[in-house]
Amino acid sequence: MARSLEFERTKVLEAAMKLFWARGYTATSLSDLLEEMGIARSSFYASFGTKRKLFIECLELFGNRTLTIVANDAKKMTPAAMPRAFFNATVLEVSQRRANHGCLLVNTMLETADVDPQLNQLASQKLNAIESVFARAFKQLPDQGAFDTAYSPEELASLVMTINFGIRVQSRQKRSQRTLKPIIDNSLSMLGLSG
Amino acid sequence: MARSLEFERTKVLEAAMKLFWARGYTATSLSDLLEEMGIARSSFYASFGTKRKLFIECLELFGNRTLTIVANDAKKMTPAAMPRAFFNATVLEVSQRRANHGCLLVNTMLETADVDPQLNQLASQKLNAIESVFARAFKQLPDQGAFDTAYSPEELASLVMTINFGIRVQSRQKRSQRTLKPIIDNSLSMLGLSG
DNA sequence: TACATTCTGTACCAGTTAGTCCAGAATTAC
DNA sequence: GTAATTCTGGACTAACTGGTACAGAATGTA
Repeated sequence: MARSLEFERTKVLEAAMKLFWARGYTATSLSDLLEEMGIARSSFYASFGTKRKLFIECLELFGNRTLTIVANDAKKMTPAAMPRAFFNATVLEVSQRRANHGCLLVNTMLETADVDPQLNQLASQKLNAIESVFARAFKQLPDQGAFDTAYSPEELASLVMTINFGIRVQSRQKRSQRTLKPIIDNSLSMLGLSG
Repeated sequence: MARSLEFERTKVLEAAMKLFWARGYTATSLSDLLEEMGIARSSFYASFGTKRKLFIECLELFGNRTLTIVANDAKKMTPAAMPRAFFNATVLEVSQRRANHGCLLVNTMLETADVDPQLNQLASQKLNAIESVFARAFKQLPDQGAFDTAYSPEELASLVMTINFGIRVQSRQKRSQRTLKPIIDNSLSMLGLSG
């Protein structure tokens, strides 16, 4: 019949995600995207529709990916160990990618808050889903004794997310990993998770 | 001689600041600004130079204003009381302005991180100045006993800023004040400042 | 070979962007 | 009144925005 196999859609999508992650939605132009994705203008519109739809796909990809990581952590480790793994991921990202893009969901939430309610809500939902995984994990009583605090599982999850947001913001400042690490350690000890 | 008195520069500047605060730098167009500031295009360029220079002025205004507030707090209250006043300002803003724009400095830092190093650095510097005020206050020993933790003044200031960032991000989510308040209370108790 | 399909490249569109220019209205002082 | 100054408003530019259209090259199957 005919020619098969598109370009690898996921790879191209990932390239777009990285660019959005670094520069944000508005500041990323279509020309920038095409160059980074390595496809032609026509192919782009045939495969992804519009810039906005592409961005939504990127949000979904990023959100589902981190959600999966946290959910897997919940299976692998004790609830008390989860926040450390979560926070450390930030530092790992910074060192591995040699860049500090923070969290695409957080970045998007701030950028779109008073500009694009739909995108804002989408990012917000993904973050809430992650918070829920923490809350659910913290409900597993046997380990909750590890926290010497008096917070409910929901409150704890909320605190973990708040601190995570703070760390993500810190990571977008031009701060070295050496600056980031004590912040994480102290945050964990504040949560009663130092030992 | 001739006509005197420009439009009130500070008022016009403030209007611009509010718009940047809500929508960010890139997403705020010049036309939007002119409408909100209520001045003509020509007057704008005569008084402020470029959009970028205007934004820098707004950053300075916002930064110096909050720096003044924190510095005054340092004179008025005990070091242990400062974080609560700082965090509560967020909630007050949300209820007073009936809007949740977060913190212009934080918003700017995230937006410009991989796009405009100079603006990023400017916002970063202002935030560091605020952190320094906290660190200096926490060094005043007589009150430091109020914290039952073992952190140094600098570490404490860093933690306060991290939590502040987190709260600022939370405030840009469509969250009610009722959701925000327990987060602040629990954060303060984590810091050992509940009583 | 011939045919179907997927891609590329380019030209193009209308709308928006930040920024310039200038004539004239409005306001002041003398 | 006249002259000096500050503002307004609209016309304009060049560059860029996201998005469309289409001819033809590349790649497959039979």
